Amino acid sequence: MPPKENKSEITINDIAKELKISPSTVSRALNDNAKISDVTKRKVKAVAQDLGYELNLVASSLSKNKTNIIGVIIPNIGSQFFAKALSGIQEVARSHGYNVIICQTNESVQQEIEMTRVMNSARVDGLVCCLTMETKDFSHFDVFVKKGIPVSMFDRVSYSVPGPKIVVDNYEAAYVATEHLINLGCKRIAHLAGVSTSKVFEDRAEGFKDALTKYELPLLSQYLLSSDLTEQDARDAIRIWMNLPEKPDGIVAASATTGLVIASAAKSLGVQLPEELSIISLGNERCNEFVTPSLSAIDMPGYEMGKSAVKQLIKSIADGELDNSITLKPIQLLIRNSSFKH
Amino acid sequence: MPPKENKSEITINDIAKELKISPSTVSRALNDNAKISDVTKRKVKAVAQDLGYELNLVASSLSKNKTNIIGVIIPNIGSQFFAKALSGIQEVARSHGYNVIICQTNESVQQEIEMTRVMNSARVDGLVCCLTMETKDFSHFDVFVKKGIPVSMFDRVSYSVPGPKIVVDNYEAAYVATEHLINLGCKRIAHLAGVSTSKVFEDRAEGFKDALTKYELPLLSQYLLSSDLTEQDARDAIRIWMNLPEKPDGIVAASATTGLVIASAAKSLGVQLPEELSIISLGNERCNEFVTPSLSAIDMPGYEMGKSAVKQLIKSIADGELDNSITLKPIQLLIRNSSFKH
DNA sequence: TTGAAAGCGCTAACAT
DNA sequence: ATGTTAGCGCTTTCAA
Repeated sequence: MPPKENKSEITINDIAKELKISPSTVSRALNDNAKISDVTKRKVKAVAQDLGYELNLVASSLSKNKTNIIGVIIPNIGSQFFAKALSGIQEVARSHGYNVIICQTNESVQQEIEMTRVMNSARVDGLVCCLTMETKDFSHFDVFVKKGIPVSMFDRVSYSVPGPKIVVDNYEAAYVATEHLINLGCKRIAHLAGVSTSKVFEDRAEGFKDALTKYELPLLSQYLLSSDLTEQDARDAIRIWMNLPEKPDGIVAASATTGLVIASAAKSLGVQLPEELSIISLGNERCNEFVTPSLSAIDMPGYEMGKSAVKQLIKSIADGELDNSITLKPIQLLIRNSSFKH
Repeated sequence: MPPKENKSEITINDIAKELKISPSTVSRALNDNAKISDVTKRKVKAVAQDLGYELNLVASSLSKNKTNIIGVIIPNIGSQFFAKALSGIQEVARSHGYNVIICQTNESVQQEIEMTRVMNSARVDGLVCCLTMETKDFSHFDVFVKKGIPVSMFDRVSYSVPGPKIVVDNYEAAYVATEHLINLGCKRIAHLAGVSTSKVFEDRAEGFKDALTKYELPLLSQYLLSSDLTEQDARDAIRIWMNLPEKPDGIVAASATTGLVIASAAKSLGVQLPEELSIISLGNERCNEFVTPSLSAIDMPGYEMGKSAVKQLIKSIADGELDNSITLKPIQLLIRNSSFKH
């Protein structure tokens, strides 16, 4: 047997022995319990420091039945929107003394279910979640609801699961984007929509359509394409549109990525941007500023949404009260060079 | 008092009672212990399922003195490189049954120290870490070393902390990039370097210089600028260079972001890319494909580095052996339109 | 203000 | 193959 493991983990018992007091006093002293004398506290803390004692959160969690861990389930970390959200979540959580366990679902419902199980096993104090695009059944959250563990959802949410919701108005986002193109003089506006099983993309499509109607522009079926929003889908869409006898003069892309790909592909096809075609994306990425022409977009505040989601969650945990509030985060129209006065 | 908290947390004792067997048998059955009869196992699992039992990882961790949690400390989640690394880390960890606790330092050493304390308190089984750009003292890792908790570092590493290292050859990256520009016919190549306190950027600067020397090009001091690599630094650099009587005809940017900003700023200044100026970045972002001209780059495999970092870590945890291996991940020269045959 | 003792839920010798 | 017992390190009544 290889000689490893030095059992030198310092516990409150070690401190207690050192000071010839009881472990409970040590525990109380370290937790700044009101009824422990200042002298004792000082002594205990001094020895703790000396010995290099560090609280064993596992034992503490078990004893208190509270882990101070927040579980985060998001589709994927790679997307800029989610990375920002995660960043916000992490910051707020930490500043409140919570640790963050993260899992990504890669848009797989199966994974999502598995992850809730893990989070349950880990006995997280609360859950921050952004659903996959295809989550239709929400029974995997029942466990938390039943146990009174708050679940905070952002962006892709389900109102049938209790808990705080942080969202943007996707209908408005699309409406505003479309209106912007209309005001610019676009007459034939196309939309590459996401799968309609997702409320987010459904809302966006609705906003798009309603804006056209409002401004009495025809809604031509060939201008409304629906897809999974992969890069290939975007390339296919622009090719289809540019082969039409009546080419669109404006495009509202349902996601940041598709907007980027559409713009890039259109340029390859020799389309003059923005003179012949205006483009705006629903969702902003840093990239949008760097491409030529720079891409107009509706900014969805990922960082802020993440922060709010945990804030509400932590409040729920602290209050022990059910919070079903819906927080609407403001979106922002970022006008850049890809949307042009015709 | 509001009536909350239904104490309905199912434990192995509940299962034991239900079946009139001992809790230890239940525990063993659930863990597929070899010496438990199949009948018992089946019964136990059935009841567990029925009752909606889910292992309490906290209790299990305390008892086993193993949390199955891997701590991750990275500078910031927002960067594409780290987001990818984190994604890889998370995937591999999960596939081995590990959970991941993440913390970001925002390049603050103080934060980094604080985070190691948190990770220690959480009793993580291992640590994956990418140092801040300014970490010069590494004593905050001593605690893990002493306890035999493996620490795996990637990208920005310290060889004075034991444990596996996953790195790229930054010297080579810069050398190859510079060589590429030289082969293209560039004669006056500039480099915007990062702070030399960071080994990564120091190596890159060295690679740049050595390539020039090797090809007998002069190393002019005004072509070698050093900075914190903020976007403003990049803008300043290009302005300075373009005001020189002898403007550079090639630029090696020390980071993906600075490359992007330099290219964009150069265009604004009316510089013809790549005819008058070739640009290549050390570090690739998705953006690079979308900008015009598309930006050549040396790709640093973030995803792969993250994956390897945990793989090695998990191996260390399992073997209980000190692993001081250094894994060099291959970089890749991505030639795009910003580097041009002069 | 402090101590004694029980317990959080699970695992792991050590019996049998 | 299964039960008994002790214990992981901490918190928290209850006593004193």
